Amino acid sequence: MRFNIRNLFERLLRHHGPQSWWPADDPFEVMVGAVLVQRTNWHNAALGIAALKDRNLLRTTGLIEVGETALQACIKAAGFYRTKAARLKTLAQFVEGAGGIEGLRQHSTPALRQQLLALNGIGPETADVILLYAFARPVVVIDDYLRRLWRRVHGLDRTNDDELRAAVFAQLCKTDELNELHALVVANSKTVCRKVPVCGCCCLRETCQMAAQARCITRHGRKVWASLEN
DNA sequence: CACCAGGGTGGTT
DNA sequence: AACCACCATGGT
Repeated sequence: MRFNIRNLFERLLRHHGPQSWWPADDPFEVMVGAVLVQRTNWHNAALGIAALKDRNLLRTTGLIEVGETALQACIKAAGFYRTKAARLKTLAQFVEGAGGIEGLRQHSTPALRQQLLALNGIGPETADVILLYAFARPVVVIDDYLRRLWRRVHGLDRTNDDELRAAVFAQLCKTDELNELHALVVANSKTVCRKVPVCGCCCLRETCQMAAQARCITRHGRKVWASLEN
């Protein structure tokens, strides 16, 4: 049976259960969290969120008015604190200037995505996370885990991000499904699956025990995972 | 101790 | 277009 993203989604959901993402009280908090969690585990990002809340800085004007150094100290636990402090200020300025969350909500998904990508520190993944979890738009979030998963079940192929996005969206296009999918892919990346029978598509880590079920081969001088079909 | 964690940017080949 | 160094903390 050919690999099927919906089938994978159902397996992941059955194994890990609903993830209830995004852990935030409001859309702006999602945006801030999306920046703080860049190349950082959620625990440390959450320390930054909590510190911002303690100082009542988790709002646009708060982030705009606070001193750069004070902001850096506040989010230090999240790592990359100098970079992220600047990014949060950029983000807060943008949201404030756009009429707040309600103002942003008026834009179409492509228009909003374009504006987010124009900001320093917001790349494709962060923009899509914001669109999906802060604005509930049906967007496919593509991260390294999903790319790795795709490679594992398909072997080496030329699928780029746009093609991967289209392939996923063809089978999962509801906001609730895409919300759950990304959360499950991330949750799965942290778990070396030992319980699920050979599913061939539940595990992402190269160290996963289940990886033994896939054939590791070499193509074009690179180690890749052969297709698992059959 | 090394390695990882829910990326993005700017510069170089 | 593909690589690279860099940003930097806290947990295992």
